[in-house]
Amino acid sequence: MSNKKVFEQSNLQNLTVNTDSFECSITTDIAVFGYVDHRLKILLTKRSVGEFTDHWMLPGGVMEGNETLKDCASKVLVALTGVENIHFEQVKVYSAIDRHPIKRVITVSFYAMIRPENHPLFLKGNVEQIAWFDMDEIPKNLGFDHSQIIHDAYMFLKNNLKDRLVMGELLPKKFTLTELQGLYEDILGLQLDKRNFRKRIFQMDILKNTGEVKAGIKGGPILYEYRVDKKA
Amino acid sequence: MSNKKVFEQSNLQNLTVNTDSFECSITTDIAVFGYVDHRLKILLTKRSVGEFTDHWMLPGGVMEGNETLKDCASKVLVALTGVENIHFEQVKVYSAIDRHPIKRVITVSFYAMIRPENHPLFLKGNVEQIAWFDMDEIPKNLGFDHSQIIHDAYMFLKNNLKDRLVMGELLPKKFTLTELQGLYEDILGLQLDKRNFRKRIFQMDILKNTGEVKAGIKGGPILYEYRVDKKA
DNA sequence: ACAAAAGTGTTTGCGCTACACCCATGC
DNA sequence: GCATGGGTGTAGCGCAAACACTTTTGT
Repeated sequence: MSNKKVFEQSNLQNLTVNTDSFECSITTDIAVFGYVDHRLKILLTKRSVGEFTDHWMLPGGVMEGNETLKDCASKVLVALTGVENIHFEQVKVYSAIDRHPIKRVITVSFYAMIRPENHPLFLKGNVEQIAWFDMDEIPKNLGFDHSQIIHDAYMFLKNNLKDRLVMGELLPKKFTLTELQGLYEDILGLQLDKRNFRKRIFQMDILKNTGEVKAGIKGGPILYEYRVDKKA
Repeated sequence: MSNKKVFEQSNLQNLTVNTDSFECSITTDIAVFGYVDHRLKILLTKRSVGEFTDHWMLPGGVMEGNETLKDCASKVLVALTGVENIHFEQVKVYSAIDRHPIKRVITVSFYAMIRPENHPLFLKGNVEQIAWFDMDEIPKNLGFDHSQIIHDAYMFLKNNLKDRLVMGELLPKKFTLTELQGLYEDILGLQLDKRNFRKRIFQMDILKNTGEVKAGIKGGPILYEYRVDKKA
C-alpha cells in the first residue's frame, strides 16, 4: 500500500455528520411505459386522498421496513396492475426539501415497461382513476415533481435504447421485426431504415427465430422472440 | 386525449401500498476520487464507533431533515476534507435489507473528484484514520457493501469519461495536455494516441489556452485550463 | 549539443447511412 | 392477380484509429 497518507486520530471537534437516524418517508415512483397503437404511453393515477388529489401523478408508494426499493416498486406495480416479474430499472433519487408540500419525502424513481393489453387495470385503495396517457399528451400540472421524474425516466429509456435492446415486455412474446422497429421509432421519435435496423438487431444476437410467421399480414413476416440465454 | 382507458373509483380492497411514513436512516456514501502520482485513488476512512470499526469504508453520513442528498454529500465531504463547491454526481441507491447489520439503512452513493494535495485531511469525530488508496489496492473486506458501491462508482466514472470531459478537479487548475491525457489513461486503464486524444479534446472546445508554458519540462508544454463559460 | 518531451497531418479501415428491388401472402 | 407489406445487399461517406517527424526546452 505505497504512496498513501494515513492520519491517526486526533482530538478535533466532532464531525458535523451524525450517525443517528431521522424520521423520513421514502417512496418509489414508477414510470410504467406501455406501447399501444403505435404510441408510447405512460400510466398515471389520480388519488382520492393525500396531496394533489385533483392531479394526475405517477403510481408510487411508500417503502416499508421489510422490503428493498425494487420490492417496493414491484409491490406498487402489482397493486396497480396485477403484473409480476417485471424488469425494473432504477433511475434517480429526488430529495428536494419541498418536493412534498407537507412532509419530507424522498422518492426513488424506477421505470418499467409492460403491454397494457396484458395487464388490466384495477382501481384499489385511494386510487380514483388510472389511465394510459400518450407521452405527448401528459397533463402539465402533474402532482409533486412528477413531470420532471417522467422526463428523466423517458431520457433514461431513450438512452438505454441506443445500445441495449429494450428490456421488459412492450411487445408480445412473439413479434415481427417490423413491430420491433416501430417500437424503436415511436420511442425515439424518428424514422429508421429497415435494412440498417435489421442489421443492428441481428448483430446484437438477442432474437430467436421461432420458425412461425404472423398470420393475417401480407408478406408473411417471421415471428421472433427474445433469447433467454442472453444477458443484457 | 384519445385512446385512453379510464377507470372510475370502485369499492375494492385497500391498496397494499400505504401512505404512512416509516422509520429509517438515509445516508450518503461518497466515492471521492483523487489523482496522485499517475494513479487514481479513492478516499477511505476507518471509524472508531459503529459497525465495521476495523474495516476501511467510504466516507458517508446520515442525511438530516433540512438538507437534500447533495447537501448531505457535500456536508460529509466538507467535514472530512474541508473542500467546498465540488461537483457531485448521484450514482445509485442501495437498499438491501441487510446491508447494515443492525438497522435499516438506505444509502445513496455519489462520486466526486478532488486533488488530494489541495485538500489536507482532518480527522474529526469518530474517524480514526483516513487514507487515499490506489484503486487496485483497495482492501477486500470493506465495511458494508462499499466494495460494490466503489465498483459501481468507478464504472460510472469511466462511462462518463467516454463522452464528457472529466468534471471536478483531478488536475491542477492549469495543466498540460499530456497531464490530461495521462489522467484519462490512468482512469480508463489503457493507452491513448497523443494526436487523436488532442483532436478529441479540442473538438470538445472546453479548454482555454492560458498562454503560459509549464516550466521545468522539456518541450515547453502549453498550460490549459477549463473554460468556465462551457456547460456540460 | 544532446536528450527528452511537446506539438503537429495524413492515410487507412471500419461502421453507419443511404438507397431499390424481389418475394410472400392476403384479399 | 393484384396490392400490400416483408425481406434482402451494396456502394459511399464520415469518423476514428494508426502512424513519424520536427520543434522546443532542460541539462
